[in-house]
Amino acid sequence: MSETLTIGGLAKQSGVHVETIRYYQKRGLLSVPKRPAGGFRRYEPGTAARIAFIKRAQELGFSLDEVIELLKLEVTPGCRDARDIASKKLALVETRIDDLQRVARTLSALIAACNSGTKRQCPIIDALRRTR
Amino acid sequence: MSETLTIGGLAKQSGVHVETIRYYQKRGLLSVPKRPAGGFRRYEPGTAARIAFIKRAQELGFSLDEVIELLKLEVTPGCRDARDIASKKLALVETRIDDLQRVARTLSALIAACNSGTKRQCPIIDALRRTR
DNA sequence: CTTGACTCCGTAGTTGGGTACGGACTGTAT
DNA sequence: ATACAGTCCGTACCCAACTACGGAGTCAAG
Repeated sequence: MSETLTIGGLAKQSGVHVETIRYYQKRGLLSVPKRPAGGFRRYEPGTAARIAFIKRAQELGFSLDEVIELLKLEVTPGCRDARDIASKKLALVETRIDDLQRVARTLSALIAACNSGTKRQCPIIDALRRTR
Repeated sequence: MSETLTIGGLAKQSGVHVETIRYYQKRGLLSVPKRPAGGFRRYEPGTAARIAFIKRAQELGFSLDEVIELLKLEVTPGCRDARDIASKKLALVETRIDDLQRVARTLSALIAACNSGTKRQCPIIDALRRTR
């Protein structure tokens, strides 16, 4: 077994599609390895770890542009910068949670109204129809 | 002042762009009014209420396709159908809230780790780097 | 009756994160 | 030496809900 991987091997190991790797290269999240005289590119095994880094950051809600910033911080450590990026993201996530909780409360109330009592008009339709 | 509105007047009254109204017509959320012999279309004042209905439903997380269903129920009442649509949406919203709460917890923990203690390595970068 | 604002209509572009396609090339196993 | 799988590359397409554009037609005021 070789030390380096083809793009297909890297994709398999990382659990992403070949096109995704090429896309990350275009976006600047992965560097494009040299290829030996017209042949196929060979990837260092460490590349898989970098892809895993990207995927974990995405799961935490970071966009690819933000992941680029975080990747920069990986080589040039800046705990404060990383914390600032994370704090901003946390604030956004919390706002989004609040929004969704309001929506959930409204939906619950409407569904409950639907289930109970004598409805001459559907409370859900009615609520949407009503001017606030 | 006239009883009917031009598309521009309707847009202004509804707080949406002219193009949005035309888009809703294409999507079937609004009917296209007849226009007098090559002239401009005239909208019934009630159209603004329908647009408001759409906007309120959107705020509750319904897609335009779902809004179309809800609009059908407005004319052919079906409380059970409306409740089912709302229940499905509520389940999705609650799942989304749970996901985001997990993300928020993780981000908070990382930020807290950043702020406290002696860090030889940034805990955020470190967490992203670590294979789970 | 001219000016300027508005409307009509189709088409194309936006956002983000990819996915799909297709022709040409290469690497490897038989 | 020849299949055949894999790679390269550019381009187009996907999703939703708009937004922008451009040329032609129309309406209303002065």
